[in-house]
Amino acid sequence: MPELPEVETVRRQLAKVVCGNKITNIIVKLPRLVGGDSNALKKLIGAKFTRIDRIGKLLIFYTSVTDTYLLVHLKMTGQLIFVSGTKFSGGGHTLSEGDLMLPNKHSHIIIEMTNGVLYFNDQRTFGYMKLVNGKELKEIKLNYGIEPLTPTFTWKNFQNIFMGRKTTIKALLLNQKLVSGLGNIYVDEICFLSGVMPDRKVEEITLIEMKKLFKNTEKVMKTAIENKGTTFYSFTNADGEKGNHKDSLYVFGREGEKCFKCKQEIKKIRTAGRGTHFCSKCQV
DNA sequence: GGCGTTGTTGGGGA
DNA sequence: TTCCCCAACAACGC
Repeated sequence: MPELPEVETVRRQLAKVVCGNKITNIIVKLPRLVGGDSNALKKLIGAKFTRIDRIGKLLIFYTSVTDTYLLVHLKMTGQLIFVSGTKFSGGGHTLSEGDLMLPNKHSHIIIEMTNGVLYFNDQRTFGYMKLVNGKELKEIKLNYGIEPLTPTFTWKNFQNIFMGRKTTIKALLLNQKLVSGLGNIYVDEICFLSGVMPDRKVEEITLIEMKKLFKNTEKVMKTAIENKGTTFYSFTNADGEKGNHKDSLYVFGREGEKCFKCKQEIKKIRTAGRGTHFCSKCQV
């Protein structure tokens, strides 16, 4: 489940290897992932990526084609893996890390470049690649809320998103229109570190708890990026490697195990339609 | 073979 | 109008 730290990890790695190099061919094996038209990305052939941006969990590739941006969303099981050097010959690649073979049955889009090959793999095919113009990009950006680790993520802005809400803290933090980039794993972690039960109503959260949630959101994002993300199911970074943050998780995926802080058993419930992990002693 | 899994969308209800 | 909840999507593992 790529969330902000995972997508940021991919962004940083890809920016170093794809920017400035020419795209020589694009193979779309599953047209549904590019909006149904297998020729949808064709105008990028012969062009270059110039810069990679990110908003929340969405990657934005700037291109050398006028007013053209490539959006990539990994959704739940998407991977972007770049193999440098060897020219794609149809025979594919084997990465030493984890015996990863490329392409494989989940490689739905293959972008060949002068210096390597970019594979878009997606086991569950929820992800997409899509070209948009500047106007469309602007409209899309309007749908995203304040983003951790950017200047928009201020204590004042954070307090404002709580105003008049009737929902739970978990649903609020998952709402991309309010806070961009958080997903199921990190929301559970942020609530644990803040001592707040995820199913608490927003209007009952105290100012002190709110401040903890604010600080821990930044802390969790920063630490997870330093660890190059969490691999729970299928996430790999642009080198095909797993993230290192799984061992740093306090509650997510630890139901039945002991809380690292108090030894109480970690429980799992359903909140905001999502599997939700917590410690009933550390969180109120 | 049915269920659980999650990010996002949009339909319906309040 | 705006907010909130939840089904639906898709495919895989258990």
